[in-house]
Amino acid sequence: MPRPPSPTIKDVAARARVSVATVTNVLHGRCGRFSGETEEAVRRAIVQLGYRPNEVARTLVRRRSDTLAVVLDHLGESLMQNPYFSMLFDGFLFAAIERGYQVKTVALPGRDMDSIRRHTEDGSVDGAMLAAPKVASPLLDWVECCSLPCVVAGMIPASARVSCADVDDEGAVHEAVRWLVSLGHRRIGLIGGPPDYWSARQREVGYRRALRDSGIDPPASWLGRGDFSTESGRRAVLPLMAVRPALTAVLCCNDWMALGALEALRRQGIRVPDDLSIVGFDDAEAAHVAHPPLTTIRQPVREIGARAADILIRQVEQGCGAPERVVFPGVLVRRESAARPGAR
Amino acid sequence: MPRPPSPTIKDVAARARVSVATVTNVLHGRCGRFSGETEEAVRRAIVQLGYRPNEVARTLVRRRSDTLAVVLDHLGESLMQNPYFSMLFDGFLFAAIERGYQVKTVALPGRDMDSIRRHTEDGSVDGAMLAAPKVASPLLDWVECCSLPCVVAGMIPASARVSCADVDDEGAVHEAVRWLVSLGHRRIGLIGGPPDYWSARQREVGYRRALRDSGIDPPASWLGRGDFSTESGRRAVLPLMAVRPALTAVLCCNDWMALGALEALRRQGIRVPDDLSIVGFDDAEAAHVAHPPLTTIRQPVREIGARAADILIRQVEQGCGAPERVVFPGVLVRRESAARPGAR
DNA sequence: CTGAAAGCGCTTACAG
DNA sequence: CTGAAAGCGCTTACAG
Repeated sequence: MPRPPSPTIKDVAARARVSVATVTNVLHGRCGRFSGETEEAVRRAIVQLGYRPNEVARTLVRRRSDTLAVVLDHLGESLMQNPYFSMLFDGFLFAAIERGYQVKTVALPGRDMDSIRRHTEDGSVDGAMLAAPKVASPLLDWVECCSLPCVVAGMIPASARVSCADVDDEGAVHEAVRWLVSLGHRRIGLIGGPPDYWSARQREVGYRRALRDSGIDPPASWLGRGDFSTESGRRAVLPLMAVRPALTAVLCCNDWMALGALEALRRQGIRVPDDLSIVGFDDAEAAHVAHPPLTTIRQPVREIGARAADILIRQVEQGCGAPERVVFPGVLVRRESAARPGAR
Repeated sequence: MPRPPSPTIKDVAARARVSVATVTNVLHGRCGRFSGETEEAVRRAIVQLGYRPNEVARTLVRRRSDTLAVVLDHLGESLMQNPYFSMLFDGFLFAAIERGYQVKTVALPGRDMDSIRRHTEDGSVDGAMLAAPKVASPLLDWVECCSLPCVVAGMIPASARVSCADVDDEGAVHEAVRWLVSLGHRRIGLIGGPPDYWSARQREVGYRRALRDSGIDPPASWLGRGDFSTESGRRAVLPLMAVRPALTAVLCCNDWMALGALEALRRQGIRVPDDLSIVGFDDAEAAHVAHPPLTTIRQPVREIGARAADILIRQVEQGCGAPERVVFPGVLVRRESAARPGAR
C-alpha cells in the first residue's frame, strides 16, 4: 500500500520554472551555478510545496547511503536487554549521528548469514559494525570477505586484517588478580562466563596467567562457571564456598554474577569482604549500589562503540586502507567488596 | 569513494541470455512466468556472479523500504544507556525483524525537527515509532501531521488520533499506594522524577489520587524529586527522613532512585522495611539483588516495544485506518523492602 | 513463456 | 548561469 505521492524534484522545477538540474544545484549549494533570482525562486517553490528530497533516489545514484549497519548475532537472546550491548550501541549511534550518519540495526533471525548479507551488501549501508560476536560466529568469516568496510567491536578477531575496538579483558583481569595477590590472597577462585563469549574466555586467560605469575596453580575446584546472569552467579558461588582450605577471594567475570554471588553469600552468613573478597567486571550501574559496593573492573563500553564508529567512518570515507585495532585498558575500581584476607 | 561495482540484474540477464524482466520474475517466484530451463539458467547465473539485488533500487520503485524508524528525542543524554530505552528498542526490534522489517534509528542532534523529517519522510522508512518522547517534545506535534504511519511508545499522547502503547503508570502507582495504605501506612512520601517525563508525571498523579482516595492530603514536605538517577535518589531521600512525625513509607518513581535511597538509609542506620518501607518502579534487574530486595512495580517494557511494532506494521500494511491505543497494566512485585509499619 | 519500454526520483557530465 | 540527456538498478504493465 504505497503512500500518497509527495512532491518530487520535478514538481519543484516546474513550479520554479527551471530545470531539475538547477534545483539540485541550489539544493546542494553548488556555488556559481545559479543566479540569486533563480535560487530565490527555487527556494520559494521548495517551501510552498513542502518538498523533501528522496534519499533513496540519492542513494541509488550516489552509491552512498550515509548509513552504517550495526550487526548483531544474538537475536533471540535479547541483545539490547544486555546493558553491554546497549552501551556499545549507544556509543556507536552517538558518534555516527554526530558525523552525519544514520544507523540501521541488522540481526540474524536464526543464524541466517544470507539474510545478513541481503541487508548489508545491498546498497543500503556504507559499512558495518559487528557488535561483540561470539567466538565461533560465522559473521567473523563474513567480515573478512565482505564487500563493505567493517569493524568488530567488543572482541579482537584473530585475523590482523580486521579492524576492531575492544577492552583488554585479559590484561585487566590479570591486573586485578595480581592486586588481590598483593593484598595477601593466594586462594583465589573464578566464576567464569559462557565460553562462547570472547570476553569470558579472555578474562579466564588473564586469571590463569596472573596466578601462574604468582606461582599458584588453581585446581579445577576453584573454577565455577555461569552464563553472566545474576541467578547463575548465585548458583556458581555455592560449590566455591565448599572448597577447603577456604578460598579468600573470588573474581566474577561480570558484575551481575558478582551481585548474585553477593546475595548467596549474604544468605549463608558469609561476610564480604571479611570472610571472602569479591571482584566483578564491567562496573555496571548496579555495582556501586550493591551492598557492599562492588570492587570491579570498568571498561569504557560507550567509548569502544564510539571508536568503532570512527574507525568505520574513516574506512568508508578514505577507502579501506590499513586496518585499525584499538585496545582500551580496563580500570580497577576499588570499592568495599574486596580487602586483605581476614581484614577485620 | 564509491564501492567497487557489484553485479547487477543486467549482468545476470546477459549471462543467462534472458531479459531483466525474466530475472526479476524468477527472483520473485512469479509462477508461470518462466520455464523450468529458464529458471535454471537464471539461478545459475546468479550463483556464478554472486548477484545480490540492490534493495535501494527496489525501494525506489516499490515505494516500500520494509524499514521502520525508531525516533529518539533524547540524544545527548545517553538514550540507550537508560535500560528503559534499550528494552523498548529491543522489543520493537525483535518484533520488527520477525515480521521482515529492518530498523533504522533516528535521533535528533540538538532538537532539530527538520533533520528528523529529512531522515524519515524521505522514502527510507515505511513508518516510525516515537520512543518515550518527553511531554513537550515537538515530535508529538510532528506525529500528527506526519506523512508516515506513526506510533508512540512509552507515553500516551493527548490526541486520540495517535496510536500508542504504554503502561498504565497512574493506575499502577495508585494500586501500589493503596496497597501501602491497606498495610497500615498513612504517612507515605514520594520521590518523583523529572516533570518533563510523561511517566514521572503520571506516577505522581497516581500517588496523589490514591492518597486522596484514602482521605490523606500530603503536605509539600512529603514530596521529593530526583532525575531518575541513583545519586538523585540518595539526595532526595534525606529531607524526607527529617519529616516529623516520621514517614513510614516512600514510593520512588523508579528503581534506581529507590536503590540510591536504600543506600542512603543504610548509611544513616535506618532499617528498611522496619523503620521505613521503600517501593520502586520498573522492576529493573538490580531490584531483586538489592538489599533488601526491592518491592517495585513491573512494567512490560519489551512487550510495549513489540506491541508498538505490531501496531505500526498493521498501519503500514493495511493503510492507516483507525488509531490503536494499548495500555498495559503494571504489576506490583512484593519483595522485602516494604512491609507493615513497624513490622518487626 | 518472454522481452522491450517506461518509470521510480534523483545526480552528473556535457553542451550551450 | 542553465538545461537536455543519460544513467543509477530495479519493477511493472503491456505486447507478443
